[in-house]
Parts: sequence; C-alpha cells; structure tokens
Amino acid sequence: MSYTYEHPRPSVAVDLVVLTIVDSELKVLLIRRGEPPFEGERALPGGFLRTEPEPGEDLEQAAQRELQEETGLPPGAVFLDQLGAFGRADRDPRTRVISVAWYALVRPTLAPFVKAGGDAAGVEWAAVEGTQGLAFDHDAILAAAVRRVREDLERRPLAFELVPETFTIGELRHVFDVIHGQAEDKGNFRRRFLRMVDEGLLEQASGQRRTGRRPARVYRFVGAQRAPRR
Amino acid sequence: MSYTYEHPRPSVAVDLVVLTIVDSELKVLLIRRGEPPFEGERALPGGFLRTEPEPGEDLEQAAQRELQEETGLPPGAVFLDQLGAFGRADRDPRTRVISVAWYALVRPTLAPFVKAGGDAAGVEWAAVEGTQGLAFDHDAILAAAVRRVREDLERRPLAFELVPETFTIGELRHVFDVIHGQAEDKGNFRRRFLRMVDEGLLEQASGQRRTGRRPARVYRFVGAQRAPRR
DNA sequence: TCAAAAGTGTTTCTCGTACACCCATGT
DNA sequence: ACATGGGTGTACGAGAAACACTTTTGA
Repeated sequence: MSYTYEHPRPSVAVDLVVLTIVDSELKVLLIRRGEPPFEGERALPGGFLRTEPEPGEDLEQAAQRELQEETGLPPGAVFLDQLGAFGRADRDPRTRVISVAWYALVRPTLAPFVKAGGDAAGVEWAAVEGTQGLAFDHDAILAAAVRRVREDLERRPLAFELVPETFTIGELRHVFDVIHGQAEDKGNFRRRFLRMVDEGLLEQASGQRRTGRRPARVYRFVGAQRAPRR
Repeated sequence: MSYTYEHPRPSVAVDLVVLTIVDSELKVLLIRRGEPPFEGERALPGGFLRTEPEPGEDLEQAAQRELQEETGLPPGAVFLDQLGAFGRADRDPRTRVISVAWYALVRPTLAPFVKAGGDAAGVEWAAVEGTQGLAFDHDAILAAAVRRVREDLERRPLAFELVPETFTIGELRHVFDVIHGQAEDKGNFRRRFLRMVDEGLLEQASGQRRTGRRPARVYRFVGAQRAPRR
C-alpha cells in the first residue's frame, strides 16, 4: 500500500507472439538467443521497454517497434493486440523482469518477407504444434496466445488478418480449419460467411481466384474497424 | 532489441477494480488518495510490486496481497483475474509507471465487511455509472474492466461470484440485469438456468429462501473450477 | 384481496449440424 | 474420365425471443 516511488524497480520487457499460417500449419516467429541467459536457446522475440528520454515510449509503441524491428514489415500491416502481463518472480533467472506479452497476426502473403527483413541471425517460423522448451516462461506465453486466438476467432474479425486482402471463402475456411485443428463443414461455413456479406461486413471484390480447380469468387473485409478494443 | 539489463527501469504498479452489486447497482471500490500525485482525488486501490527481498513476489501474489489489504476479506473469498497492462508513457505525471490491472468480484454478502476492514481512510463503494475523474488513467481501466466483465459474463461462470454461496434463480438473474443494464426475460432465463442444472453445473441446495414473497428454491454452483484460465 | 415474484407453458424464428448432390476446372 | 474444390439444397433439432398464464406468499 505504501504509494511511494522509492524502491527497487523491476525491468519491463515486451514479448511478441507473432503468428501466421504457412503450409496449413500455424507458425510462430522464434529467435535464437545470442546472449545469456538461455544463450543459444529459442525464445519469443522481444525487448525492453524504453524509458529514455523521459518519459519513454507507450507500451503499445514498444510492441509496435519490436514488431517492426523483428519482422521488417511496414507498421500497420500486421494485427497486434495485448495478451497480458506475465510476472512470475522466477521467470528470469538473472533479475526481476515483468513481461507484457502481445500477439500479432501476419498474413501468409507477407510471411515470406519476414526472414529477409529480420536483423537477428536465427529468426525462423516454427510450427506451433510441438514447440516446447523455449527460454524463460515463453512456453506458457505461447500457449496463452494460442488459446486466446482460438477464442477470439469466434467473436472478433481475426480470421481476416490471416488471409490476403482479397480472399475466397475456401481460404478463410482454411484459417479456421488450421487454428481449430479440425475441418468445418463446407456448406455451413459458406452460409455463415454469406450472412456476413449481407450484413455488410464483407463485400465481393472484382476478379476471381484461379487456383488449380474451379475459379472462386473473391471477397474483401470491410467491417467496422480491425483495431483491438483497447 | 538490445537485450541488456542495464537501463533505467519503470515502476510496476498493481491496480484493482473491485466490483460488487449493492442495491441493484454495480459498485466499484475507490480510495481517496492521501498523497501526491492526485492528492485528495479518488483512485482505484493499488500499490507497487515488491521486488525485495529478491526476487520479490509474483504479479498474482501482489494482486492478492493488495486485494487482501484493501478489502480485509480472507484470501480465496474473492474472484480475481487479470485485465491487462496499462502503460501510456504519461499516465503518471511523476515518473514512469506501468500498471498491471486486475478485476475482482465480491459477493454482495461480503461487501458490507469491506469498509470495516480497509486500512485507508477514504474507502468507499461508488456507483460505477457516473464515476469519472479518477486519478491517473483509472477511468480507462475501470471502463475496460466493465467491458470485460460484461463480455465474460456470457461465457464464463462469473455471475456466481456475485451471489451468495447458495442463491435463487431470481438472484442470479438480477446479476445479469444489473450488469447488462436491462432486464432478462424471466421464463427464458429460467430455462437456460435449469439447463445448467441438468448439465451438472448447478445443483439444488437444501432449504429455501424466504424473501418477502413466495419462497424460492436455492441452488449451488458446482461447475468445474472457478479459477481463471491463466 | 392485491401486488410481486416464483414457477410453467406455448409458439415462432433463427441458427448450428449433418449430409446429399451438382458444377466447373486442371490434369 | 476423374479427382478436387466451388457452390447449392434440405431436413432436423436446440435454443433464443416474446408473451401469457398459474401459484404462493407477505402486507
């Protein structure tokens, strides 16, 4: 309760769970740590909040900055929302660190550009399934992110962040299939989808997609704002 | 990206949005600040994360500790979950502070004991509606908490945290009415409720409640775990 | 006896679910 | 021609929504 500012302070880090879908798999962006602690091991990308020059950057700014540094993608091209704060006392063996974790969704069309732009040596897209043994408490953060995306997928327009700007019904359904780990019924998904169209959330775009089989109509997301709620 | 530990560190605070229902109104626990900044103004209860002795306390521990200090209620009697981190650079005029906010739900039966137990001078239950002008960014934190509770009420067993251990259907419906600001249909709510009973989430308790009118059956929540997901 | 809340029933509509089937295209 | 995914139809059931009605109590 003592509301004084004189006391030792923890470090505040910002960590990112950057997700995309490649080859029908949910992937997460991991780095290989180049320094202790956990040197040589894999971890989520992240960094410390800058507090200089006073008063420093907003938490959200810090997350956006890290995201940009780590992916090389233009700001605004990637969906970003806060996951929460992770603050187990022993999560960093060296000193006290609070991590504010964020999750980001990268369109598959942009994913290939990420490795090129990243500064860190060992940046890679790793399959989420089977990923384990990350540094710090990053296993737990990753798990929380996946749970969160799975839940939010149902009630917020997240899926549109994992397809190209224009997309077919099949492509969108594929996002759900991958994230939920099971196939949706084609016809039922289509109906749900078309309902969104005449609610005005989606509109048919011009052109069509020729992807091997029968060409499909393409749509575009126009619903309200894609921004998070905060 | 520089993953070094040598840099100025922000303070980390833990703030609480403690909610209850009294007199058919959603109430939030507020304190009157006794020192700068914002001396004399109202604010959410909270305090700084303790990092001594090394490595200090977990974030969740800190929240529980504050909750206990502020309400005087026994630990475990109150539902607590994390809201998120609030870190606008200018949120504290004096120095850089990151706030990790939590929301708590106090049963109406316990609410009256809170003022007695609190140490701070000006602890009060204030109606959420119309509350404004809180210190720091606490208006925003409060708004986020209310939005979150409204959403979670639908898909997690939150309502049971705002009734006595045993409760009538009407009492539970009242929670929804107050939080959503509009009355549910009696019959429809009842059906939803009874569905939970034969799903095993609720069980009829012994006895009945005599509260003025016709006595009502009382129920008890037995569903899985009440704990948050983290 | 009257108001108020408990408790019950009914009807309509929407949506999720499961499944069957046709259509257009590249190989 | 045939496999593949796009596109369409149908039928059932659970649940949301709106509303009317009976029952039990205290005042």
